[in-house]
Amino acid sequence: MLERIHLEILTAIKAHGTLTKAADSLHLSQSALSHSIKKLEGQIATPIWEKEGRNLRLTDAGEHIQTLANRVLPQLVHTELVLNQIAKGEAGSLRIGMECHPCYQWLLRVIHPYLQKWPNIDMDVKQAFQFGALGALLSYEIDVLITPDPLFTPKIDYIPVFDYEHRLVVAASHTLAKQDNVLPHQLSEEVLFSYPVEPLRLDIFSQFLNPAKCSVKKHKNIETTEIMLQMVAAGRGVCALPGWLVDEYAKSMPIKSLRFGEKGISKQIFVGVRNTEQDIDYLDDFIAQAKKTK
Amino acid sequence: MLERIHLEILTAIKAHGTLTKAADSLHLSQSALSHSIKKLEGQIATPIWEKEGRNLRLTDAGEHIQTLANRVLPQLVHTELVLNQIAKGEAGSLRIGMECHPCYQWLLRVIHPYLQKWPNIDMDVKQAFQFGALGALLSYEIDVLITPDPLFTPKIDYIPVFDYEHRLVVAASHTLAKQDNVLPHQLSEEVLFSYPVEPLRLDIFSQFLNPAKCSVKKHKNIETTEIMLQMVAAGRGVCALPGWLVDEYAKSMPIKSLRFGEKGISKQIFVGVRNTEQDIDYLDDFIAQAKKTK
DNA sequence: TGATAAACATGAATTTTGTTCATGAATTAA
DNA sequence: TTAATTCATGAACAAAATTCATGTTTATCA
Repeated sequence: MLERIHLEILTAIKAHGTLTKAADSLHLSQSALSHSIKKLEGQIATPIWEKEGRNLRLTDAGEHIQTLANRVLPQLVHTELVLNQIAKGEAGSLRIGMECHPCYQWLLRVIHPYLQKWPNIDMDVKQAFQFGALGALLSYEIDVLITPDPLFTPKIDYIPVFDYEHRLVVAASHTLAKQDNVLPHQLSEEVLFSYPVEPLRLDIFSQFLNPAKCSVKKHKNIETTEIMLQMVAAGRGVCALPGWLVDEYAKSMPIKSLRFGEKGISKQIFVGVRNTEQDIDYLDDFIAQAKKTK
Repeated sequence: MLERIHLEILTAIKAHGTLTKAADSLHLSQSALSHSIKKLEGQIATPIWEKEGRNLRLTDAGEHIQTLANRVLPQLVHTELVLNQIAKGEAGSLRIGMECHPCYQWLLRVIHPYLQKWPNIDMDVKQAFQFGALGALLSYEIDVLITPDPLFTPKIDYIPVFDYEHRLVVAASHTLAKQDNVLPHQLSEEVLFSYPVEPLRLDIFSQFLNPAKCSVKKHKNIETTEIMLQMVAAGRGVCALPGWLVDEYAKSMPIKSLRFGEKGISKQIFVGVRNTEQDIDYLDDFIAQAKKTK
């Protein structure tokens, strides 16, 4: 079997010319290399080098192994380097799960400085999970979960990273636009746009319409924030989004946001991590960065 | 140090799920794999897997090694396969040196069936050598030398592969074209085209003009056979080439060839090989193929 | 819920492998 | 011819890998 040592030996011979010097460079005796290759020659039943005068010349087989070594050894060395970084906590991978559609913009602001700071951390953002977001975290499909509704379990810690108000968005020309807040029955003739999520998990239903036994005229799913807001701005309907996100878009679009009822709907975004994984530098720092980012 | 066995172990775990089954697949004990990875973990100072229930889950470091294994192990296996072929004489490389300009066409005819028959032999044809053709053969720059003038030495065997006549080529409209052969003094007013080789090594000088103390009006070098014959066909001069080669071109060009003097110049093409390298199947077969090809 | 099975870890004993040392043979250079 | 260089080889020794026996934890099932 071709082992790493064989690749090292042939590379050293190519680099230093003689077996003796190659042995020195590998901190082994000339005899060790000679025995080592002799054994391999026995296994593959073909010579690897031939003596020419008092030097060696690689055979075709030897050249093949040498070519392989050129390709393979650097990869082994590189992986050892990465492993070393992992050991020091300077490298690793962070797979982020998102269970909060509008948080994407916020996440981009978290990620940007983080990637600068941790150049060797691989990052992967996923949005759909085979067994639900919680399952994904527990089954190591992801390492971090970003969600507005944490499902507390003993194995997962949730850290709140920021508070915001969930607000209704209407066109600037809408009659509701003049109000400071909206009441449930005022939406009965409206078209509601939302991300494609079960209605039960939408706060506008669970915390606003359902308790008041009210409803909307029609409920339509739209995948992206941009298109949803285009529709709202065009007066085609209304939607519910985080206040800070609406503020952002309101700069360039004719839209307005108002409070749900008199008290409004207060929300928090949580970062969930497996509680066995505290003390991982780059993970802790991700959470710190998340708390810092508004 | 990352060794092949570590790559094999992680691959087997990925493939079979448990350490015990992985051990079976590698024909080793579960304990052996456990010890082996434990040692590596000590060296790289980071865990490779973690126990989850009674199974294992690779850490980030483990995943890295596994990814490396996916890339590297197939290469090792492939090289072992090639080495095995080399051992059986089914693979290797044949570097052919050419010291005979017009032989190129002939070589193509030899090579064609040969490549079919030996699909795993690498072939390389070289035409210029750092220390001369003989030196190239002795220094293992090439494995086979094709030449019309063998320089006999104890270390090299020359095998004649075919005989031919060296002939003068003239335009069909040339006054000499009516003759069967040409005499030295008849060339004194002619322009002679030849490949760029020292005149001493041109048979037309060494075997025809010089012995008769004759010469030509002008001697010009031309690199390729095609252009040389175009010039001759256009009546711009004459040249000397193997009879069989002229016959080939005469089918489509207004040229004619005639004998040098009454006896003509007889030539042989030789294949030279290092005499330590008999009994190499694919080399022997190359020579056999060369003898067969006219 | 307790018994059983499955899976991995660990320490000691053993076997295998790798390494060195001493030496020989071949080649080159002085 | 002599000395130096280089690789090969066998024997002794050292180190590493492997197994064996056993322990611990976790999952399964009656």
